[in-house]
Amino acid sequence: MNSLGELERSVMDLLWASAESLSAYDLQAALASPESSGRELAATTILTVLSRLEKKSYVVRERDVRPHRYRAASVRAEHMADLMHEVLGGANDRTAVLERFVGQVSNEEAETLRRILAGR
Amino acid sequence: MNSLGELERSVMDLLWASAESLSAYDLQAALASPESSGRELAATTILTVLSRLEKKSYVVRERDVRPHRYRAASVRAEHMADLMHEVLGGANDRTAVLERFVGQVSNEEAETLRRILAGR
DNA sequence: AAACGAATTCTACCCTAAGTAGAAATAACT
DNA sequence: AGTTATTTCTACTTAGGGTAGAATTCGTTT
Repeated sequence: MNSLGELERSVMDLLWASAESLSAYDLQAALASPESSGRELAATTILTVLSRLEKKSYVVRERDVRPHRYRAASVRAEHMADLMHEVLGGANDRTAVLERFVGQVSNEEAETLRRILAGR
Repeated sequence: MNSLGELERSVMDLLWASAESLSAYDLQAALASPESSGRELAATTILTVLSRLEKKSYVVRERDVRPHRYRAASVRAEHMADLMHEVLGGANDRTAVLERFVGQVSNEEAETLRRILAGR
């Protein structure tokens, strides 16, 4: 369902965090930094992953520049909300799920939810 | 993350829907019905799947009866709420995610949420 | 226009999870 | 003890994802 591997997720995280589009080489460098995986991957590896992500419509590719540049097809928050709805969608007892969901939420977060619900 | 295959999910759906625990043979029969997969699986296949689900702590096995009986380790709604929290947990911008999430919800569901939030 | 180098695509290998089920082992009952 | 039902072990298969080399394409330079 989630359908993103380890490396795919790392790449998406970088793309989601970046305002501009990134090239495979940008990503390669970023992934090589000690914070991320630490190890240096082959450029073709990144390219392969990006192709797969493109096929899954997670990223959009700019083909008109010559290192192609990539950006996330949707904002991270959007993606995560979608995932949550996907989970919820698979339930026949949606209310029950929502009850449990809300039941496990912190007080501050409950407040946040109320606030959000107030203005819509 | 979700980590349930097609068949695993079918089995869980049956277990979640059932008040009593079920044997592998019960499940085999249920899965063979036209509503479910329609096709008749080998009993050992079901057993294998159940073992894997047990290892993943999705099901609890009653070993004291002789066709062993199995039941879901948690209620479906609970499980789904957990999944939703799992998704949400992977976000640093939780509020943003919640905003999107609530934004995509139907009016009736928004009302449900308000009601739930009111009583807690 | 040919050649060079950089970038992209193709192909391929490995590994793990899950679907599937037979063979082997075990337990229960007569 | 022998037979049958049940469970466990083992194993094959497929698909997704990590990984990268080989082949191809494209833009640029002379």
